[in-house]
Amino acid sequence: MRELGLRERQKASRRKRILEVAKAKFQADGYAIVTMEAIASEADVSAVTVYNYYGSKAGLLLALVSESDELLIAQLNTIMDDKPEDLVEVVAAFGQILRQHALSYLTKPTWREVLSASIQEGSREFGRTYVALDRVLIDLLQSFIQDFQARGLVPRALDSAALADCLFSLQNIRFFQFVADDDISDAAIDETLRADLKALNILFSQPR
Amino acid sequence: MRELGLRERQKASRRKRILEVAKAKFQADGYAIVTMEAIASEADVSAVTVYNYYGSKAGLLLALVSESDELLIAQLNTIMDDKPEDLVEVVAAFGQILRQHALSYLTKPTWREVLSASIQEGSREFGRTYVALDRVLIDLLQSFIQDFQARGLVPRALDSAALADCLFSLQNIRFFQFVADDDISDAAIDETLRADLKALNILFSQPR
DNA sequence: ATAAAATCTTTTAGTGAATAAAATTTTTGA
DNA sequence: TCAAAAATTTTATTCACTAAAAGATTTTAT
Repeated sequence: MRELGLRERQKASRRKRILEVAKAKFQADGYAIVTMEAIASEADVSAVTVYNYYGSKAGLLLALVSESDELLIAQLNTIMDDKPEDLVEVVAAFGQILRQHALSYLTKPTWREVLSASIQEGSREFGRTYVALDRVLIDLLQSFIQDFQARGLVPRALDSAALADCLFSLQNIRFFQFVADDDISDAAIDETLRADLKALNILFSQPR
Repeated sequence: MRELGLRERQKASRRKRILEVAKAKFQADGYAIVTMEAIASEADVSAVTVYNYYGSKAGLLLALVSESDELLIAQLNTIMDDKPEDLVEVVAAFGQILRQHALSYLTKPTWREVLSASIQEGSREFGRTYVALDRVLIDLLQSFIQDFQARGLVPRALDSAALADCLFSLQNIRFFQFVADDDISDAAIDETLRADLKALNILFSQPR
């Protein structure tokens, strides 16, 4: 059944229209300034309808963030293009692309709203959507690690899933810190992440 | 000048009274249920005064969290009592004590409010207070690492500050995940954290 | 001791997110 | 075309939070 009924088409178009209006208004006036009422009226629906579609103001943000995902994945994939030999470089590049991509889409204050909501919502809709986003990134990082394993640059005995999860998490908390502080630079976080990996390297490379 | 003026004493007593009321009511009825108005009236002040003292509803929570800090530090210090020889065990124990202590004080949904606010507030008062709390814990972990270095169990070349920051951060994001999901158990997070460290160990213990 | 200044608190008024329930409209399918 | 189903809007409310004006109390200078 490729034919969608009128009702379904209307829903899809409303959903799209609301998101487009939200995106335009957020970018034009800033997240905090824009009211749900303003979005609703410009999208020609009632405010309650916006809530029915996206759950909350932060839900609109998350939908916008999800939108930009394919582009991000494409960018991340370029990391492996020139066959890097150091996994540390891969993690650092991963973080850097994530941060740049993030800021090209939303400001730090707005990202704080997203992250804040993702925690507050916990395992509900929003939280799960956000977790799913992370999942994709972790899987990608795992594929990079497996590539390193195939090239014999990293032990095969290693649990690539666990490592991907761990390295992504480490990168992620540095991203949190990056977003939490308006004054902290991309370069500072890059250094911190490298310092993390260096410290771990020295810790674990001692003779057993 | 040990003598405080009347005004200062009044402020201190109001501040204390408000926090006591908030604590009692949060524990009795749950954070979400309790309104700022209810706290204010039971503490015999106006709602605006509560805002003047603690900034926000989450600010009250943070104050409660800070309160319990000395106890937490004391508990964490017991980790080094029996001279552990494996730093992984120290990090694992660190995480476990943190999680248990956290849940003995607030429920997961309430912790989500705290973490959510700590991100949203960024570098403002609340955010900085929360960062300061973390700072104390990181310093403590660093002292543990230095103890390991002194005992020759960990390379002296290692930057203990960087390692403490990194290990705490890793533990912290697992704490975030623990709190974000009502269904996830303490044991599951403990395993994840150990898997993290194991994966890193294998990654970095390869011959150079 | 007292009046003026400084400092808090309360009152008042309002914004905006979020939710619930009732009323209304629109689509669907017979 | 008409009744049922589904979605939207209207209406009403709660609550966190903020700003400004008004009021009260402590402090300070005389």
